[in-house]
Amino acid sequence: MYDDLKTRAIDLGKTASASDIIYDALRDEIISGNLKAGESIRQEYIAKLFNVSRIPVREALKRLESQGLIKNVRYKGAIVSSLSKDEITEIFEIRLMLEPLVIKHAVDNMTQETLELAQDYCTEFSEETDSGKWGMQNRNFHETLYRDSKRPFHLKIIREISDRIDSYVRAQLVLTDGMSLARIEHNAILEACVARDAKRAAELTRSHIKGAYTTLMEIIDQPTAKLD
Amino acid sequence: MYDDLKTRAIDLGKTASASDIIYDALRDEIISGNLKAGESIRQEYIAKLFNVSRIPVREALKRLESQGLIKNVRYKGAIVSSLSKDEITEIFEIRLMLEPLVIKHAVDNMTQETLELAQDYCTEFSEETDSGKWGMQNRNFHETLYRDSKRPFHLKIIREISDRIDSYVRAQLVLTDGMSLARIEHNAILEACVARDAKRAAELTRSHIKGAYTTLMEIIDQPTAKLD
DNA sequence: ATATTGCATATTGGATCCAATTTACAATAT
DNA sequence: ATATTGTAAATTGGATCCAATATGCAATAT
Repeated sequence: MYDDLKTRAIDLGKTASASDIIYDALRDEIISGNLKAGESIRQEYIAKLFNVSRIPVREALKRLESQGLIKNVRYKGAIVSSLSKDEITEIFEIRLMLEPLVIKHAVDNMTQETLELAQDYCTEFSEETDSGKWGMQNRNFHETLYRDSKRPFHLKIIREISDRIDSYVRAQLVLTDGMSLARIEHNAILEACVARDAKRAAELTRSHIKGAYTTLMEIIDQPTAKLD
Repeated sequence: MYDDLKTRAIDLGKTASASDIIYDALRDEIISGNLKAGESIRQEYIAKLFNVSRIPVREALKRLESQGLIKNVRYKGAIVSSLSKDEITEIFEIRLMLEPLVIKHAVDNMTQETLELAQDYCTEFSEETDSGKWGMQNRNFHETLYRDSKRPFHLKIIREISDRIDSYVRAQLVLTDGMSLARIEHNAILEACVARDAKRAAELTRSHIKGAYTTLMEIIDQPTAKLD
């Protein structure tokens, strides 16, 4: 526990404020599943890790709370949030509305640079064998494809609700397969983008998300699921 | 400036933390337009108003920043955010997707109590003559209609982006008419809810939002607009 | 053995204090 | 009169310290 944090806690360069750096680090820990739902984050502990006082830690926690990733509880610390089945469904409902639309707009403005970056992330994802790293590479890939959409509010929403899903999935489940399907789908989406076929990219994104939802629900529903 | 804040700064009951109370108060000031885009909120000033140290003020500001309502700038204070025309369009794009859907679900679960509350807000809105209070009553009305939707993520998103719009509209514009139309539309939406006609409520909500967007854009586009 | 009580400890929310640096403004030079 | 420079004030980010209270555990009573 906290292993990744310990390695990250070294830098603290002056480019960003301490609370921003701590926010990023804690967010990564949560959405990567290293900090699981129900776990308690102690201010003092994080402060010591980063060699700072509790003040910037608290500000980072306030931000995470405002995003819904944790809930600050007095005397108990910051408790990592979980999700109910209904909430998962609701989030996918929103993603299905927003993401196909966003990629459609993005394709219309997509630069060569973005395409190349997406290709890199796509390849990385395909070649990765460590399942613990799939989540982040998946995020990198999709966020890259979306970034030229010129829809900052859409992107903020997508980022925040995807964080919640990732936190849930990475913490509760051990994804062992389904990745080969994701690879195929990613390649198809990327191809549609390269071909500037916005409508097709949107449609593929829709079915990609739908598939992810279906798979997730099947795993959760199984009594013998790989749940914690 | 800050007048409402001064009157609010009295209580500080122990039910909520100071930072939560200050968050609510500052949010109200911003979305009511009392604090306008570009204005600077000084930590020390707010702290003195509420008779607290700057610590809870800073936590409230962090939360507002995470919501996008302000931007904390060192040595300059918290600067109230503005919106570009594109951003306004984007926000209405999202509202048009989410709000009709939400009211549709809400109607299916709407309690008698909610209907009565909505009726009260609707009446209040209709009878209000102080244009400065229209914004809040409008929000109360719509949020009440949405609250039985069992879609907490939708509601959070709607609340946050509506805050941005309200902040912009209330700060930049003086709405003098168009309210009579809003009254009629509100009544129609409420009637559809009472009649449990979810589809109609959704459709009316859609055109209500569309109308608001069109009106807003017309005002902004006018060279002689009531812009600041 | 189990339940209860009391105290030490842990933990967070907030207050006060310090450091860094920008901003404002007056004094000075041109 | 205008531009430049230097210094004091303002302002935020962060550190340290204090208050309140919940929690954990040991001692005690039943």
